[in-house]
Amino acid sequence: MDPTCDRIHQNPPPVSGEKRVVDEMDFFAEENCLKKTSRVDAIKKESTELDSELDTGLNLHMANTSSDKSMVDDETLPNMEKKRTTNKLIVLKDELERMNTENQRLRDMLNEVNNKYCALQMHFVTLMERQQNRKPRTAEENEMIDRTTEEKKDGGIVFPRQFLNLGQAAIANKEELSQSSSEGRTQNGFRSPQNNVELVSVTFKSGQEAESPDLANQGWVPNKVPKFDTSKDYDQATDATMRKARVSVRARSEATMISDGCQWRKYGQKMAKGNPCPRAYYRCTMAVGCPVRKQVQRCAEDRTILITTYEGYHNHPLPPPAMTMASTTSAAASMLLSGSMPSADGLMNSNVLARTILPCSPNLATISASAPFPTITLDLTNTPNPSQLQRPQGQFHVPFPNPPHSFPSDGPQVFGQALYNQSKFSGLQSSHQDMMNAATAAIAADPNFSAALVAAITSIIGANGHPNNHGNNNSSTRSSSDNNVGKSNFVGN
DNA sequence: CGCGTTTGACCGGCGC
DNA sequence: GCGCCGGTCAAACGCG
Ligand SMILES: [Zn+2]
Repeated sequence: MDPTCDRIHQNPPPVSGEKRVVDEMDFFAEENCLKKTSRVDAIKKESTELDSELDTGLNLHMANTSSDKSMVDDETLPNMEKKRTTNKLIVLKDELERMNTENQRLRDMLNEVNNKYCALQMHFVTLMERQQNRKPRTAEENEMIDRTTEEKKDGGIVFPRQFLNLGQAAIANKEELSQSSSEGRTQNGFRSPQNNVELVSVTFKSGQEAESPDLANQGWVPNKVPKFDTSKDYDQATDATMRKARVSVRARSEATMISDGCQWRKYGQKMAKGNPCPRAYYRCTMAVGCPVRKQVQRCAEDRTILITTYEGYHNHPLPPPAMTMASTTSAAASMLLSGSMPSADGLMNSNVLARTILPCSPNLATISASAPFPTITLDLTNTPNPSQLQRPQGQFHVPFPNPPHSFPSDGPQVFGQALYNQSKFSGLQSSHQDMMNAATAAIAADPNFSAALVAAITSIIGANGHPNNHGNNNSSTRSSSDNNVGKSNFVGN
């Protein structure tokens, strides 16, 4: 839409669009050590510029070519010249096509890499968790842990289970994914051209909210049925701490909604008080009873920033990309959590560490202990977000090495779960802290991770990047949303 | 005609 | 108790 202030400031207008994207890529690319990746990256960049970047890249290129041509035409009209240019064009087209195929191939590769990465991360998280369990804890904590462990055995607990699913599914669905997302209608592709995720934040909602943490099995009961009734009530009550995790993703996107691989149905829209932009409410429709909901809202200051907040856990398997994201996110979350909830000490440590590492990784994870529920924020880019800057003191940052490729949309599932599980122990692990931090740092510092992810992002964004939004996006895509905004504003409040 | 979105109404929580 | 507010419901609407 309107030029984003940020962008403009940061980049020169003309090439801005493409430059911007490339810039981000470059950031990682520099760290990039993956043998093929580096090369791949270069190619990818090209292809991205050529085909994907909807308006920006593509148009720009086209514009250039055409302009060249026109110039020639104007000055010398000889047919030869014309032919030449035409040929050139054809050649370019061929090239473009080639790039596309190449891109496709690369995407496959990346998928693979991603899966591997995912697996690795799962492993990592598992290890961490194990480590954690080893720690001495209070009786209560022990109890919880025990329970958790048991549940794991049963497969009852979602956290571990999800990971398993992730792994399996990731592998199993890989092909499906790349080929056809058989999902019917409104499945969001995981392509969202201009979406660059910048940060993820998770919020725990305390209180007896509805979703049982176990979520997996429990369908979300719509209607006004008191959530309390349906819900968890039982035991879970013990850990009244958090029933619900919130993951919010800050993404730069001009689209009305980021695509995350899930199907969403809009069920409401309202004006938030401090924000001129409306907030849209969506519900996951991938599965019948899926309790996951999300809110999409644009940042007041910078409207190019889209804030998507996910709540609840999916009661169904996630599409590969989403899963990858989820695991990734969850890993980060677990890292955060491991050191988070705890005292300020932990916070401080993390903070320091984060700052130290910051230069290496543009991504940040933040936890804020603000009011009702603490918020964890994973900052994936170093973008100077006003909101971020404004952030109150009670937060700390941790570098988050994994830029989600499309969106952590489904993060809540794994992510949330992880948070939930770990949050139980909150307060104890100061020592883990170190370990966690170390691990985090290690990962963050490891260019391979970043590279792989960047590659993934690039491929996904680039390959599929076309303007139209899929599924739900449509709904919101319609300008109507804006209109509604106005109306609903008044009405709503 | 089915389905998803739109949008005003409704509801529960919260602060005054 | 009242009003604000975030969130959800559901009838109406529009699209394919
Ligand atoms: Zn779902």
